Amino acid sequence: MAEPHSEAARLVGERMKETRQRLGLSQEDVAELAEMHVTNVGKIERGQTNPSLSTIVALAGAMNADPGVWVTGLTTDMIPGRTHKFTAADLIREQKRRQG
Amino acid sequence: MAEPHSEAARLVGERMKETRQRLGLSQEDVAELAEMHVTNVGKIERGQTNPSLSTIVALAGAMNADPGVWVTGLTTDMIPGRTHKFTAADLIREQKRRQG
DNA sequence: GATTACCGAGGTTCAAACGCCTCAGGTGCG
DNA sequence: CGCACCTGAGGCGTTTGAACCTCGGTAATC
Repeated sequence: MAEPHSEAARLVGERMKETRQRLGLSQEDVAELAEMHVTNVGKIERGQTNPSLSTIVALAGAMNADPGVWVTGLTTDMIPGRTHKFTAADLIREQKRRQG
Repeated sequence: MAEPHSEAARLVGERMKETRQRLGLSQEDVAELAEMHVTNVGKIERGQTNPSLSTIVALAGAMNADPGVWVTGLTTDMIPGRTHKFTAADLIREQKRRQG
């Protein structure tokens, strides 16, 4: 079945596939436009890999899209292997309490 | 000197550093919050590496930021090794002309 | 039936991200 | 002065993204 790498990767791939299909292009088309391999495009769309910044930007450029809209709203609970859930807000609140 | 990996990576790192400093946090702080190593945070801020989707999301979550704002506006000419510059718009235009 | 296009899936190989270490430089403070 | 803290920079081992290949399956078309 090939389970996805992470929920974040799955969501990004879903969004990529959506914009690609809206343009009426095949995976091979965007692969050539983005100068990358077809199989990698497929894996990214299925969320089976954890794409790098450059590949995200390359794919966005190939589809005349903004890479930002593909990654907005992604949160840490969508990526695996996270144990503690403190954020900057918690840390700053802690620092303020510490110094009175 | 350690030149940056790409203009895109440099820009993302710059934006990350900006939000981190605005929060008054150190690299070690966000490294612990994002559960990654300090040196990697530094390399990403300097644009010396090509971060993956999961690390971008992890850092954004640590700083209570949206990963989308860090990657908006990035274009393919900010990443190296790109030869042809056709996009989906060019390809679709070509297809329409081909079929009359 | 055969052919073609598109996509999913698995394997191998290579380069690079990441973790982990060290050391140097800068700042501030007792 | 020493002694912290923060950051940049380099090296090295491990992990993994991406390139590259193959094969299977589906749908459409002839």
